[in-house]
Amino acid sequence: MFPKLDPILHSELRLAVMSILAGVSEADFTFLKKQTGATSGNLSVQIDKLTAVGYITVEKGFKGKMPRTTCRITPAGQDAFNSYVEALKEYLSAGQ
Amino acid sequence: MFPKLDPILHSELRLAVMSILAGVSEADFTFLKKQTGATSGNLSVQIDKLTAVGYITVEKGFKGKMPRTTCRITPAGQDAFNSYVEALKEYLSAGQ
DNA sequence: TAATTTGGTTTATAAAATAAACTTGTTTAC
DNA sequence: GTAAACAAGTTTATTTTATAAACCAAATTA
Repeated sequence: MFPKLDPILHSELRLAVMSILAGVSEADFTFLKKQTGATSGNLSVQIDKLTAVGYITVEKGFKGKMPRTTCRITPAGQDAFNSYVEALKEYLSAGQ
Repeated sequence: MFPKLDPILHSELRLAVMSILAGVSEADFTFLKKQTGATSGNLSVQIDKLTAVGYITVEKGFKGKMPRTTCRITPAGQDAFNSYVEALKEYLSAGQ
C-alpha cells in the first residue's frame, strides 16, 4: 500500500535541490544556496550525497577568478525524482 | 520559493499513519501496523510523537480481554496534513 | 595592507529513525 | 495446571541524518 520512499530524496534540502535541477539545465552552488535559503555547509553536504548516489554531477571551474561549482541532474536522478513523486502521491491521496 | 516542510509530517511512517487516519474515522494499533508494515516499536514511538503535537488522539481500551489502542486524527492534524500536502506540491512541481 | 566578502569544506552536535530487547497479559497445547 | 507460544505494546539502545558552527583560501574593497 505505501511504497518505500527513497531516503536520499526524502530530505527537505536535497528535494529542493533536485526540484530546481529538474527544471533547469544547470545551476551553480550560489544559485542553489539563494533559492533554497540553506547554509553553505548544509548545501555542500547534501550536494555530496546527491553526487555519491549519481543523482547529480558536479563540475568545478572558475567564473573569472572566482571558483564556481556547477550542478546538473543526471538521467538516473531524473528517474529517481519522478519515481519519488509517484510514490509520494500514494501517501498524499488519503481517503480518496 | 520552497516552504518549510512540517518536520513532524515529513517522516515516512508518520506520514503513512496520518494518511490512513485522514481517510477513516478511527484505526487501531494493529491495523496501522499491518497497513504500514512498521515494527511495533517504531509505530509506538511515532504515534507518541503525533499525539504529543496534537495531530492525533489515542484511546486505550480493551477488545474482549486484549488491549486495544485506537487512534483518531484531530482537526489540527487534518489542517497540518492539508498544509503539508500543499507545501510538498511546491517541491514536486519542478520546472513547470 | 588590513578588513571584508565570496565560495565553499570539514568537523561537531543535536535530533531522528529504527531495531532490538523487554513487559504484561492471554491463549493454546500438553 | 502449567509450560510454551502469541498478542499488543513500551522502553531502551544504536545507527543515521540533518544542521550548524567553525574553518580555509582566494579575491575584492577600503
